[in-house]
Amino acid sequence: MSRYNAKETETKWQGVWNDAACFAVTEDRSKPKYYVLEMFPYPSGRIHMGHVRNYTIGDVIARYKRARGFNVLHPMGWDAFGLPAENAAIEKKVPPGDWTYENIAIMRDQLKTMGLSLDWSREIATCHPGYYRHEQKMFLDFLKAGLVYRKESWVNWDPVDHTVLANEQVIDGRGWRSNALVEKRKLPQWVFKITEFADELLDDLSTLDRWPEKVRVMQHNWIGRSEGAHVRFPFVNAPGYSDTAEIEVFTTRPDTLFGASFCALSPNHPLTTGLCENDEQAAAFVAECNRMGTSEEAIEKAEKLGYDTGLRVRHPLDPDIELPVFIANFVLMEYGTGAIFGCPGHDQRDLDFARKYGLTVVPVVLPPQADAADFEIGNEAYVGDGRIINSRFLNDLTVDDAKRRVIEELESLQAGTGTIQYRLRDWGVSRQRYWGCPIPVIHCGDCGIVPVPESDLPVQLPDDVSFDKPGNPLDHHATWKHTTCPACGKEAQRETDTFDTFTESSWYFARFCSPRAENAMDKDAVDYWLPVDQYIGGVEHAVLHLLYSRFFTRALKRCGYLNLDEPFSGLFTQGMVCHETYQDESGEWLPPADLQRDGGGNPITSSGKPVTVGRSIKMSKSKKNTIDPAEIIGTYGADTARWFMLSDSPPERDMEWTEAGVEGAWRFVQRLWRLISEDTEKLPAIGGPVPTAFGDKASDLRRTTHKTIADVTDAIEQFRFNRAVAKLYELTNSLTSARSEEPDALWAKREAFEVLVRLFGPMMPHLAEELWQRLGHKGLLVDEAWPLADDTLTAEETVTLPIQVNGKLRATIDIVVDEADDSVREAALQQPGVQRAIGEKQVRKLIIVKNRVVNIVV
RNA sequence: GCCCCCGUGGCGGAAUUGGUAGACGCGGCAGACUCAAAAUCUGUUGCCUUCACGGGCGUGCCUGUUCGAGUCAGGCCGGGGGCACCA
Repeated sequence: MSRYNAKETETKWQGVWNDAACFAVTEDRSKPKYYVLEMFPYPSGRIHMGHVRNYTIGDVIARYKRARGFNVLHPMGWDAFGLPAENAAIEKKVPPGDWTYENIAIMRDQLKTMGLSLDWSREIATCHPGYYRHEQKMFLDFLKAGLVYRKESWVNWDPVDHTVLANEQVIDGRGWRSNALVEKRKLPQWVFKITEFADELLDDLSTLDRWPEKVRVMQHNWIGRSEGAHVRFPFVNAPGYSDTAEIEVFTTRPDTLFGASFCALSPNHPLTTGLCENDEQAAAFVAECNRMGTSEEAIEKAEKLGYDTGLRVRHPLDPDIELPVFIANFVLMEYGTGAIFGCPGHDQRDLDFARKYGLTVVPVVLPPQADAADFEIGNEAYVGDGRIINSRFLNDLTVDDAKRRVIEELESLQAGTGTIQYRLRDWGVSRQRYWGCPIPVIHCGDCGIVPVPESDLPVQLPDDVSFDKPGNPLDHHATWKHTTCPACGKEAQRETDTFDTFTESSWYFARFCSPRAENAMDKDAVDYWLPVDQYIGGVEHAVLHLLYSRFFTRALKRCGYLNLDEPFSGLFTQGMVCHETYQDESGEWLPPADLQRDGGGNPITSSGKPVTVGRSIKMSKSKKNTIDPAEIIGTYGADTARWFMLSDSPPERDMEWTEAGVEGAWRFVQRLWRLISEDTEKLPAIGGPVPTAFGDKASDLRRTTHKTIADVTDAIEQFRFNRAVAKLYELTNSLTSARSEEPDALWAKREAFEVLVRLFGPMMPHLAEELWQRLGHKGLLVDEAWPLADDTLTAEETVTLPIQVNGKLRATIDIVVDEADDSVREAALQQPGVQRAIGEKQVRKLIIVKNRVVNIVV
């Protein structure tokens, strides 16, 4: 018996599928559609194990749904704009476009060795003008619809990448790519109005019942809806430097308004800025605030500091109450109105501030068990529920009632309004980079900002750029930005900023529906294919990409591109691929591929030095604990890699890649090959007569076969691939021990083999195709329907019943299914183990749960 | 600080959703085949105790609900993730 040659066989079947264009699809209205999409890769150069896991999971679903009779769209493309291409240009003097397309070519070949059921005819690369021209058109449409605006604003500036970052891209005060401390700069920005849909984006999360709860919670928190009120505090004496006669604050606790003892402005508030012009001390205080870091530790340790401006405001509900106005370092300009009122009794931070500056502390909410006569606030603010006190017309109300009542009052006095505040902010998309989609506007000295006429699209990136100077090459280019104004014809300049690369990935799933259409999307095609039925990718995109895509879909709907709200009806977030880490004596990280084993199986360096084994963490270049998928596929074949990916760990959890695990998967591939190909000649012919009767062994095998169909189907539907794998091992084990050569047994064996091959087909498609052919089939397995379990065969005739005494297992008995309680009771009590356990004691109660358990209480 | 998730053998993980805990795989041990090794096959493998039959313990810890708890409830401990001077 020859060994299974994975390499040869895999190449062969990949060729067959390709020649038959098996996975190319069109809108076939006679079948239900199913759109499976994995998050498309950035063309970094080579595929990594995370890709292998992602695309293996997606391919199992795609092939399974196809076998279930769905018209499956399963496309692939490239998220091709981005900074690494520019870095490569600087380091290797290669134009970013060339570098990107070369990487795409390599990675496309690598992906093809995985045997994925992809419709390659739909391949797209976002850096191609045929793709990004549509994005430019969308921008112009968004502009007309008021979903894009330009804003001079404080931005997060990444000093290493020389670009602006969105809030979502700043993690702990650092750039998400460069990890550099982010600085604040004031720049004009193009901004997508994501807050237009804040409510919808939040409310519709509840319709996404096939999304992980975790992701919905994360988006919920990110959008951060707070109900409260805007309240205006008029100045006692209007400050001379401003026309403004009041301070407007946002609060979620208007019920505590009578507990107010101060107001505080952000150091960046316009009133503060005005004040600083006449008050050196205030200016010094503000400068001090701006010097403070924005990192997590800095914020954590920072003392709550204030500067008393000497200004006074009147309480909105009682003009006789006057409150001091501070500038305070903890008030953020970006949230609410950039000003607050402080109620020390019921907010810890306000309390700390009041104690520090000797302000009054009036309790206005009485805890349920406390006595109004002697209730005082000590060192802890009371933030819980209770009855309102010391608050005139609000007294005795609950917190919630008081909120409603006080908002009514404020609104009738025109001193405030009930409002909803979001944490979510609009999405700034301008990036000072070359390798991105140009923003299609022109700056004219006379006409201001003029959109590029649609007939002039696309605004194409120039190829001849230089990276010799830091900053944006588009800005440095000799001719590119110089143009004429579309409105007046005078000399004008192009916008040199490009879009944030998250823009391309916000609509690529729609482009896949009609990738070569003249317009961005063909209506028939998007109506047929969208939404994506199953989207699969890493949880790291829970907020960024997935929120942007939800926004984009709504914006595109408003502009008439498509007709849906939610782009992804099902989402699955897979875990990371981890590996042990290795260090030599000097602490240098060592790649697993460079290690050898000593006599005891311990890893050593190639020169025989000892190696410290560290815990298993996500594969990363910096820790060098990566395994190259190309090498694994070259050695063991794609099926082995795919099988191991699915085997042990549930797909949503992090998994550990181990050599032993791969070996195990590889052994199973060989075992299946031997098991089935050794026996094919003995089996009855395809479509041969069904035996009139089956013996016990054949019946047992058939029951196992059909139960396996039911179990594996169920497991795949639920994304529990590790369980599907276990069930397939069990069927294989049963087949290994089925040695009878009686005609009925051989018939059952052919049935089992064919079921087995079809069930693992989505996971190991090449081996399955090969064995399908060896079993004598002329057609392709990929065109074969999914097997159906025969319920009449899976029903058990007998069941093993556990017998417990006081809840502890003492015996088991085999009974006929649905056996009468009386005979079960009798059999149970006769068991020696049961009698031993009962002993002299009295049987008080005997519980029989049909076909499940017997419990005897003594 | 707030919100969410997770704790099961040496390891990855199963457990029909309240009914025989440890399926399946990895690893280990023993054996067969072999001159030998690899490969393959067979058996065994939660812990403690016993020559054995058997018995005891066991799903992070403590309480509770129940005939019965890995599963439900309450409280701790530990790990991971998200958000965070957000008013």
